[in-house]
Amino acid sequence: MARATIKSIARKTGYSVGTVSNALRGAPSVKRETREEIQNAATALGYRVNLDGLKLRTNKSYRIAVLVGVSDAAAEEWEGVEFTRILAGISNAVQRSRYQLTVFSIPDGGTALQTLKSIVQEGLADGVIFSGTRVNDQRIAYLQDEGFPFVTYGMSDSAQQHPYVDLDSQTAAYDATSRLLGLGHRRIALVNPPDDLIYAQQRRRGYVDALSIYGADFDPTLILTGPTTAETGQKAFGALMQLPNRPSAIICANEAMTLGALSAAAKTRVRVGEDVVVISNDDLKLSQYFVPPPSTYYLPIAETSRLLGEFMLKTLDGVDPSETQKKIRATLIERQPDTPAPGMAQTT
Amino acid sequence: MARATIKSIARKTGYSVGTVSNALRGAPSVKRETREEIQNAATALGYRVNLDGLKLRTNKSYRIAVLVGVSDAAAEEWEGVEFTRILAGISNAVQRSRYQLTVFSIPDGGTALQTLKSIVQEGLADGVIFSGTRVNDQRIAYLQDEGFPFVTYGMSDSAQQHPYVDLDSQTAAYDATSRLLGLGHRRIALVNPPDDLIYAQQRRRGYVDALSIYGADFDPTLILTGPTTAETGQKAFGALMQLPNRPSAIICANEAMTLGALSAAAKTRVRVGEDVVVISNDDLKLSQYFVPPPSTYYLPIAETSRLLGEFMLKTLDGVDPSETQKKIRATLIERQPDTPAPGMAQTT
DNA sequence: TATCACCACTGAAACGTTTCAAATATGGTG
DNA sequence: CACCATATTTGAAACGTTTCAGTGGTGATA
Repeated sequence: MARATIKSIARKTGYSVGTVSNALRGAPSVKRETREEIQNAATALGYRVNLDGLKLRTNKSYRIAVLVGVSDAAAEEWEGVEFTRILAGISNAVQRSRYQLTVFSIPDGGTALQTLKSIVQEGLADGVIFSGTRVNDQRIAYLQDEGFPFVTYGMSDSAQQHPYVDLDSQTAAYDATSRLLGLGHRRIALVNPPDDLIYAQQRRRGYVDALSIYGADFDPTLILTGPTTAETGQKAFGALMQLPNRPSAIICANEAMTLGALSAAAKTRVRVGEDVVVISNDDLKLSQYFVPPPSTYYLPIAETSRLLGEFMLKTLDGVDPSETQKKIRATLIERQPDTPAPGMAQTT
Repeated sequence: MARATIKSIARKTGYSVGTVSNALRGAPSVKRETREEIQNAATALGYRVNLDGLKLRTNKSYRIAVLVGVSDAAAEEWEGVEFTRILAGISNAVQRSRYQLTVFSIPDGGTALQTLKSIVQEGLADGVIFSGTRVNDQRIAYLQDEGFPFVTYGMSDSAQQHPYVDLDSQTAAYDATSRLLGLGHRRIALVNPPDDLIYAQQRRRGYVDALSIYGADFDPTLILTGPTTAETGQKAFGALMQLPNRPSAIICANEAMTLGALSAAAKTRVRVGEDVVVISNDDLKLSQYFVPPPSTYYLPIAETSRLLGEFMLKTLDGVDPSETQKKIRATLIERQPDTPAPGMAQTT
């Protein structure tokens, strides 16, 4: 059974293709009764618009591109668990629209910029969603130049407004740091993503702000950076324990880093929760299974990713960027008392 | 600058659109010099075929669908880390072809079958890739009925051949079990995915085979099943430790389950590696950071996922299913001695 | 030189949609 | 009843591609 087309509906109802097309899209120029008659016929025949014809005619692709990078070099991009959930969230948000989600992987060694250029120039998609916003981000600059719709996961330092969804990393880092300071810690380490990522900057700022409010010393050697992977967490923990003046607490940026830190701890004589406290941001409900389970700040990833999809649709509808920006606040999940060992708090 | 089309190339070179089209596809009916002339002109103008026109004409979608399920109900589907890497692998394999990768998420509560039906009926894709093959899988039956191209991650029990890539789970389970038996364990637990998944069956078979070869008793209470999540691992560990006659070793199906089991252990007095040994299959290089790091069987996910994409392309080219089937062998990564505690091995 | 086979190319139709100028129907007014 | 304004519908073109029947040209054969 061939699929119903505008033409077959026209034949069936006796109207012309033009009228059918207009009726189907609810144009007011078509008389109400006619419109209803045609629409009934359409549903009876199980009509679904043929995207290819539509695209060809309108020069739109009805496709939303999602960038995914998984090469080692792009390890600071969305990873594993996070990416899957984000993708699912976007997909759910987009489900009812005409748009489809197409995944573009950034080839090993290639830069996202090349991929973006081909998407824009070849009309592979009508809009693009990506993550890992950087300081002075070329990708954002390019898309803004081209006037190509996009939504980022992570805000940017761009002068020009654009749609984004972001975890409020600055506040999250501020909260995490002040909590530890409030519990009595004075030497707190920050295991951070690479500095060129916007959210690394935000975390750093939140951390420094909290320290200064509590009048605690800022020691740059307590900030370590690297890709947001377990390996980074592992190495960072090792490095911190080599310090002549060890920190009593470590704040990791995400669960992977935390896992690495805990792993490193287990291989030494350092007892987590006693000699040193490890806490994490960006909880995705996985770190509750870590040994020992760290206190974390929960990232509501379902909401976040749904918004990503919704903002994309709104942007494609021409909605103003001021209505498609959202910072999401992380909430504390306490799994440990996280108080410092007696005698450690005073150490400066 | 408008994009180059067949028409603009025709105008430029003086040939007709038909000839240009044929030349571009390298048809032998076009004289070699003409063909080269046209192809040169095309590259000079930066011509890229317009997929929409192509699709409309050929009634192909040049799209490959990848199913992703992330609802709680579909937790046994590809999850987190694994899915992202698979997706990237497929994407890399498909990169050079005309095909694009489109992700379809299975709506919460909905069945994959509905999604598949709409893909097939509405021509949303030319082929589909999915995972989590089940006993008597409706999805496979449907696609075979329709003659719609597909590749599964995981083999099936279908009478009719079809393309797949699979980890050889039976051998992996067999290997894991015999290794433990060889080390002296006699009561070995299997934490397994839900029974309706094909690979759960395979694992069970490999496990039972190993037991019988070593003449060890098979005790059905030592097989626990559930979604391949940390939660399942956690609960399973708890349940096993309640048993009057505890196992001395536990084989988990994947890293998530292993994480859960280790987490449960840490909350009790049971010492992993001494009182009980925990090992895992389907290592993705994450479990090396677990506490303590378990011995595992490594799953070469990059190769696996690349094959998924390649097999899809071959299938679309009409290659016979016998050439697009592959079982991948897992290799042991030893991180622990995994010998049973003295006195435990004899227990029956 | 007429015939034939073959080669290289042309031209038009078709895929399903939207859009828009033109045609026709409807209803009201004088 | 003739006319006009408005409401509704029509018909054809256009988007970029492939496909296929057909055209014209070349060289070999009879």
